Amino acid sequence: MKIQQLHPWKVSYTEAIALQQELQKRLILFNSTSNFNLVAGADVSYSKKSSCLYAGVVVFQLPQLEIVEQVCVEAEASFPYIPGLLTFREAPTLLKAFQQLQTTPDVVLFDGQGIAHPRGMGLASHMGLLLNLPTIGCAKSVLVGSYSNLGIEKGSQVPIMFRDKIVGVALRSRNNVKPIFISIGHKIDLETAVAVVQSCLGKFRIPEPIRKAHNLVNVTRSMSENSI
DNA sequence: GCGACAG
DNA sequence: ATCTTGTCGC
Repeated sequence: MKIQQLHPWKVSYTEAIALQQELQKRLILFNSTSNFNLVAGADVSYSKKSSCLYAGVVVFQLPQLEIVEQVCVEAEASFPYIPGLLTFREAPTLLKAFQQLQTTPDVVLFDGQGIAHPRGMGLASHMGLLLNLPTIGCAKSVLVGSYSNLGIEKGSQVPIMFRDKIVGVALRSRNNVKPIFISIGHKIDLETAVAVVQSCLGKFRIPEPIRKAHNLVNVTRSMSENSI
């Protein structure tokens, strides 16, 4: 894929926050298409002993959920992990992976938040602008907001509220497990985002595209570390 | 000031 | 996220 640079990544914390506030205004919070058959999942793996990041993207074809392409790249971490600024740590490496992708997905799932973020600009939203693609945030825990109790059955869902607005949905992805937290990234609406995630559920809590991307980056990192 | 805090 | 063994449960 061709990726355009919107801004530099070597920025201070203050500049990073200013960028999020500025870019947030550009988000499109509704569907720009109705075709979501090519779904990609992206994830990043860290190394404790080398400051290396591994980013992977796996593209699935729906409704069969079969893999059509996958890529994995390695790069140096250049920004620390700070809650609210995850994008500045992971995006540069993720973009490098998307650059090598031959397929252009219809939508991309990210392991983190979309607009369910202090400044409405989580990883999935930021990546959506950079890739100019529909994106969905699919996090394993909450960053901002709160939600009421939801049923223990697969499919149960309740809205995540933040500053009196619905910023996402807590979704029970299988019976009796902790929910996953869906928020829109860019160019998609919440109802569609939840439907896309549900169509990507296999027999695990985490949607297949993200789960496979997670496996890919971990296997790649493990091989890389054991060949030293 | 105190507690919370994606990965 | 990473490090890390066994162990409880479907």
